[in-house]
Amino acid sequence: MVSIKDIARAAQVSHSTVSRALRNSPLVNIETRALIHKLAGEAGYTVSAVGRSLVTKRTSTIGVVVTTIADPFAGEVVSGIEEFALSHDYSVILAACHADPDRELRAVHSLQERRVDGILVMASRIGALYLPRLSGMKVPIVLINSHHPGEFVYSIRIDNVDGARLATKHLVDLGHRRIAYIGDRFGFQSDMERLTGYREMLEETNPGFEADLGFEPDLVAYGDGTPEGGRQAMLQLLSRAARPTAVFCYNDRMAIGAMRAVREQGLRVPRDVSIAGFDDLFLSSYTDPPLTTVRQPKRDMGVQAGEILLQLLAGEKPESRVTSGVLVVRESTGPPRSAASLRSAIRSHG
Amino acid sequence: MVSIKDIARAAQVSHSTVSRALRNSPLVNIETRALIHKLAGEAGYTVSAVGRSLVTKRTSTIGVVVTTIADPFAGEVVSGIEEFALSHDYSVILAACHADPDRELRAVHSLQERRVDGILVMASRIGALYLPRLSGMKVPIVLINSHHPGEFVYSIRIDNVDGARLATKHLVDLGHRRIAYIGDRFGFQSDMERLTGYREMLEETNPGFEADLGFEPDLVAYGDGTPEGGRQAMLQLLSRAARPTAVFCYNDRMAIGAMRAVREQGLRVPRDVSIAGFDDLFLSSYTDPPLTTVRQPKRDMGVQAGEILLQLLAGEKPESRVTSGVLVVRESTGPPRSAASLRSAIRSHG
DNA sequence: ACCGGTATTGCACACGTTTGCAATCCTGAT
DNA sequence: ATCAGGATTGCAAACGTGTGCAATACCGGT
Repeated sequence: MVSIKDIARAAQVSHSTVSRALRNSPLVNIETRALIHKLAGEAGYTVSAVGRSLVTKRTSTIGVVVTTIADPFAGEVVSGIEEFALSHDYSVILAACHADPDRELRAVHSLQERRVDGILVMASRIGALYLPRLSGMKVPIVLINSHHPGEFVYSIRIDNVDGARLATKHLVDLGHRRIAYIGDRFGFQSDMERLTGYREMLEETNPGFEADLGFEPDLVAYGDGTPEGGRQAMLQLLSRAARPTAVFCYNDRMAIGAMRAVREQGLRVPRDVSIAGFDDLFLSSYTDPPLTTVRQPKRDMGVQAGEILLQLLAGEKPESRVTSGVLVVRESTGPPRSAASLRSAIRSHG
Repeated sequence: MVSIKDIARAAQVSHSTVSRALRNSPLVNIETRALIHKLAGEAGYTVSAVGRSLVTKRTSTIGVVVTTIADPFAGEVVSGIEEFALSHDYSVILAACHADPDRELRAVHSLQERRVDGILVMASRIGALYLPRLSGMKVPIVLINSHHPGEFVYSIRIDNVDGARLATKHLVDLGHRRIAYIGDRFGFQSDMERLTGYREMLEETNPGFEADLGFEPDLVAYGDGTPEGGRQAMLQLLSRAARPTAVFCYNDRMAIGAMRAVREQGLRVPRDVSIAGFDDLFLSSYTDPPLTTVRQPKRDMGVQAGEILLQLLAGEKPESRVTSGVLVVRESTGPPRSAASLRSAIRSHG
């Protein structure tokens, strides 16, 4: 592998001069600089980041911790991170922890050894095991929609309460009285917040707890975040005495499973049950019917996380940021049928 | 940042001994080794990969070039890569090229500077610009389902011809006579191969080119790989005089768009038109109806790509590998209606 | 001729680690 | 007592790069 010294020999100068020339330092004569660039080009020389890092004590590298990159949500956020990184001459080192304590430890340890300049964490669950290791590292850490905002100072997250209110209000405005929530049973902070927004909106709309509107524990079911989990939760809701006419789901994946459950019961979306999700995944606009959901600015959140990290690296004290979701109304939500027609529809199917 | 020398000072030994002790070399006394481990633990020492890389000339790092990590297919493959990497003490550096020549160049250049030990490329289109740069690098490169197998020796890919035959045969066996293909207009090698498999199967089934079965250029349409592209292509096919009763799509994303187009025309899947895809994305089993498709072993392909790379790094000469897709029959395909009933269905809608 | 100043270059060290080689110490056998 | 040999340790070089400082050369002004 050709190094700076080989170029120096070829150009009959010291390696210091080569180093300076390649970084376009004004300290070096314009002609020698040109010569060195020419020789370096011919020799196919590329500066070694490892040599450089050793002296500069910076690797221009950021670690991204993610539960799994196969999650389409994570993919889009990381895509934003990567875009930001590339445009600022940083590289992204991926570390998937798979919610597995052993892998978490190994992944973070590896980032530590590689001396990343900073870390972005998007794992919804930050394991108790590697949390101390993370905070023990001397590098800045920015959390993205994560669970432990208290432990770490800097984060970017979506306003879950507001987003949930948006979705719930939409369902209320359509005329629904019995609106259910399918949450994530792992009890992430984000789930708590979305539940809060859902609950707030219901209670505000109906301060006196009139019949058929207001928060009812019976109208909350839990899945595991996957379509199958959403399906199971929806089946539960449908089997209860007073079924909901609309459901707000913690995320799009469960909403998709919920739609399937509705179909399996011979009912139709949104005619019999309206369904709204959260996230707006790439494929959510291609479900049948297309899914009403709260869009998270995923790429942008990745970019903003990068910006916060950069400020941190520059020694500034950035504010944590909160972005807002926007309600995307598609065709999975609509006005409720009257109770009578719903009953007859069920009878004709059963 | 605490270095090996700090530990050496604390342990009253030379830094060489510390280095050896930490790597559990038998050359160092068992007690001093224990002492050093203890001190290192207390000091929160982690070896610096950059210092090490400088002398070992290996970074234990592999670069992954991908069009965009937001693509769910890429996400799953990268997930497999990451898993493999972690279990072999490698780290993954992500480089997204976004099919943009400028970014391609910058991304690959960055991998070069970082001295990755090897590169995995999964961009369906390898830009002419950075191709030479790639091959100019002295590191082993493994292609995943990529376009230029000729340029690079090592690759892992799916047997597209076979997979397409599987899907097409399934449709033929169901009784379809007019089977269309929606391809990718960018003309990737994989598209050519899937078209070939589709065509082969049709011609084998009907060597004499009888009416309504066999390859017909009229039954091929092209999209851009996205759902919207698939939708457009499907609309084209539906507007032709003799419509297909079944469609095999280049990928699941276009198949999803095609299903939407069918619905938009007031037709039903699979009653009026059967649709099959390719890839088996995570969400493909949750479309309505669930999509029949050819599953690619995505994670496994990532793992296998890693294995090939590792063999290369060990100086071996691995074989390129070809994996097989498996047909996953779901509910988007079924026997065709008779031509008569199809016509009446269309009349009643139009 | 001398001086101050600027432009250009090289020297030498530093960064953190690995490793070949030499040095030292100790043990047991002769 | 001597020696062979093993166990343990340190020395020193090397990896590729950046940079403070000194050195040199040159220029213009007096």
